[in-house]
Amino acid sequence: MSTPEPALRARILSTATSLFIQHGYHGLAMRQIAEALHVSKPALYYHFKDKEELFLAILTMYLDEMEKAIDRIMAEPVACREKVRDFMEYVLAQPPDQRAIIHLASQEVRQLSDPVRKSFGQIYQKKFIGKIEDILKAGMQRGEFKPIEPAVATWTLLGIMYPYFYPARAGNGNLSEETIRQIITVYLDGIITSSSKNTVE
Amino acid sequence: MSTPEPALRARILSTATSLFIQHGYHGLAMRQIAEALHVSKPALYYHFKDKEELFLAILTMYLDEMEKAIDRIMAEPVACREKVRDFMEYVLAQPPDQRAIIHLASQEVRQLSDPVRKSFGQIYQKKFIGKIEDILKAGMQRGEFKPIEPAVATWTLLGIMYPYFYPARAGNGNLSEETIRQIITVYLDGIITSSSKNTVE
DNA sequence: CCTACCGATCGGTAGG
DNA sequence: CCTACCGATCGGTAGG
Repeated sequence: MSTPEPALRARILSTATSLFIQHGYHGLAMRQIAEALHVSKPALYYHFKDKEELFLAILTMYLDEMEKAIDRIMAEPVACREKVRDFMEYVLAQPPDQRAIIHLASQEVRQLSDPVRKSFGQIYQKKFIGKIEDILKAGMQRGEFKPIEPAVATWTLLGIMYPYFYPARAGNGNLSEETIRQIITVYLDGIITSSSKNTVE
Repeated sequence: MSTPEPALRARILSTATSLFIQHGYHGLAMRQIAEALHVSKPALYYHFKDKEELFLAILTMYLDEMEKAIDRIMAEPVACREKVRDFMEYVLAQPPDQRAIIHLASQEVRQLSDPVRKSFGQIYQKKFIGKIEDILKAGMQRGEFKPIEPAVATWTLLGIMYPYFYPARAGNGNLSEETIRQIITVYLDGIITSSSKNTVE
C-alpha cells in the first residue's frame, strides 16, 4: 500500500493552478486541492513543503515559459513595434488559464511572506517586466515609439492586457483574432481616429 | 461609561479601507481592524452586520462618488475625446488610497458570497463600466474613436490605468501631471510615433 | 429597560 | 502518501 505516484506532483500543480485562479491565495484551502484530486492533505505536503511553496512553484514554472517566449521574440530581426505586437499576440492568444496565471502572480504576491515575496519580485522583474521595458526603450531610441517614461510605457502595455488576464469574466474565454488585433491597435495607435486627430490642438 | 460614538462608523470605514487595500479581503481579520482603532471587535459588529457588509459599504460609498464624477463629466459640452481625458485625469489624480479602491472592487469581489457578488456586479456595471462604455460608443458614432468592439475600448481604457490602482508599487504614490499626461496619450494616440506610422504597412 | 459597548468565548477551520 | 490529529486563529456572538 501507499504506492508513490510520481505523476501526482504534476497533477497537483495543474489542479492547484485552476483552483488558485478561481479562489485566490487565501480563498483556497489545501483541503480543497486534496479533495479535488481525491488524495489526502498530507499527500500534498509530501510534494510541497507548504502552501507558499506550491503557489510559488506554479508562478515560477509559468515565468520560465514566459521568459523563453520573450527571449525568442527579442531575438527576432524585426522592428520593435513588431516585437511588441508579437509579444501581445503571444500572451493574448494563450488559453484563459495560462493568461490568468499572470493575474495571479501580480495580485496574490502580497499574501506571501516577506522574504519569498522579495525574491520572487526580483525574478519577476528580471525575467518579465525588465525585458518588456528593454524592448520599449530600444523602440524609443530608434524613434519608433514616443519618448515617454519607460516605466509608463511598460505598465500601460501590461495594463491594457490586464482585463483579459481575469478568470471568467464575460468574453474572457479564448480571444478571437479580431479582438486581439483591436487590443494591440489601441496600444500601438490609440483609440482616436487619424482623421479626428487633425481637427484639434 | 459606554458612551456611544457616532463617528466610529466613519472611522471604521476609513481604517478598514486602508487595511483591506493592504491585505486583501481574506488577508485581513476583523480583529486587525478592531486593534487598529483601539476598539473591541463587537464594536465593529454593532455598526456592520458582518465582514461582507463592511467590505461592501466601502465599495458602495466609493462607487457612488465615482458615479457622480462620471455623470458630471458626461454632461460636459465637449468632444468625447475630452470626456475620456477628463475621466482618466480624474481617476489618476486621486490619492493612491482612492485609486486602490477600484483595484479592491474588481479583485476581491470573488471572495463575496454569491448573491452579494451578483448584486454588486450589477451596480458596478450600471454606475461605472456601463457609463464609460456609453462615452466610448458615442465617440465612435461621432467618428472620434476607431470603430472597435465597445467592450474592448472600455476594458483597454480601464486596463491602461490598472497598474496605477495598485497599493504601494514603486512610483504609485501621487502621480505627476507628466505621468498622467503620458498615460492618457497612450490610450488616445498610442505609443507609436506619427512619423513611424507612415513607414510601414 | 434603552443605548452603545466590553471581556470572554462560541463553533469551525486554517495550515501543518 | 494514509488516518488521525495539533496549536492558532478565523468570523461571529453569548451574557451583562
